[in-house]
Amino acid sequence: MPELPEVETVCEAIKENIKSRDILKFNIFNPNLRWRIDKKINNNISNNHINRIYRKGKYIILRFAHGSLLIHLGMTGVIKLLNNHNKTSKHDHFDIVFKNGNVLRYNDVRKFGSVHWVEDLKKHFLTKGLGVEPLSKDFNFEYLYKISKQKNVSIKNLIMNQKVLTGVGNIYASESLYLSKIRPNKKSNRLTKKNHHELVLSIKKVLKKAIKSGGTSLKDFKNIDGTPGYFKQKLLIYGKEYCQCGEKVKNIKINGRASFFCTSCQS
DNA sequence: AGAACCACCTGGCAGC
DNA sequence: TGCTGCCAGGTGGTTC
Repeated sequence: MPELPEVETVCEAIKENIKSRDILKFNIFNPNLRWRIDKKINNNISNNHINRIYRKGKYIILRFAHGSLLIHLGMTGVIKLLNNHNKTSKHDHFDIVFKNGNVLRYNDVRKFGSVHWVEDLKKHFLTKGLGVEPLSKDFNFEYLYKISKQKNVSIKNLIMNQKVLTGVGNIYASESLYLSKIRPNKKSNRLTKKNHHELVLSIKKVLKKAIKSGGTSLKDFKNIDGTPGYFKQKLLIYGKEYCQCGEKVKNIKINGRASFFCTSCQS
C-alpha cells in the first residue's frame, strides 16, 4: 500500500509528534512479519537515543549512534502514535516505547512489512541496491533515459523497480504515466526523449502533490493519528472507470499488477 | 544475465 | 447466510 508519499507523511508525523527521542524498550507482540522480528532489537535500541528520523524510498529509518532501525510498511503496515500503554488489538506486531510514555505501535494485517536492526545501511541486503530518490536532482532525464535504453521491460515496471527508482509503487506509476501520456505497457527502450523528459517531470509532480495531500488512502493507509490521506480524490486514472476525456479506462495486468490507462490519451 | 513469475498473508467483496 | 473465488498499495527469491 504505502508508496513514497505515504511513508513520507508517516515519517514527518513521527518527527512532529514524538516528544521524546529516548527509547525505553522495544516490545514484540507478534514476531511474524515478512522476516521474523529479531528479539535482539530491544538490546540495540533500549536506553538509546534516536539521532535522526528519515525516509529512504519506502523505508522509514530511525537512526541511532551505532546503527539504524529499518521499517517497511509492506502493503498494510500502519504506525500509530499512542500516549500510553493501550491494550493491543488484532495484527499489532510491536511497540517502540519512549521514556516519556509515548508509544509507536506497528500494526500489519497482511504481514508483508518488516523491521530490522541494521548496522550499515550501505551493506544491508534490503537497502544496499536501492536506486535514486525520485525527488532528488539525481533523478533526471539523463539518468532515466540511459537506463531505459539498456532495459527491455515495460516502462511501468522500470519506474517501479526499486533498484532504479526508489519509492514509486503501483498507484503513482499509473498516475505519472497518465500525466505524461505514455501507455504503461510500452517498452522503455521505445520511448522518445520527449517521453522521458515528461515522465521525469510527471513523477516528481505527482509525488509532491500526493505528499501535500497527506498520501492516498485506499483501504488501509492511515496517518499516525488515524486520519486518512486525501490524495485518493485527486487520482486521475488509478481505479477509475472513465477517463476525463470520456473514454473507458483500460485495466490490464502488467507483471501481475493492475495497470490503468486511457487508450485515447496515452500512446 | 535479465526478465517474468510465485509466494508470502488476511480481509473484503461480488456472485451464486 | 454462507461458501467460493478473486482482488488488493510490495518485493525477495525462484524459475525460465
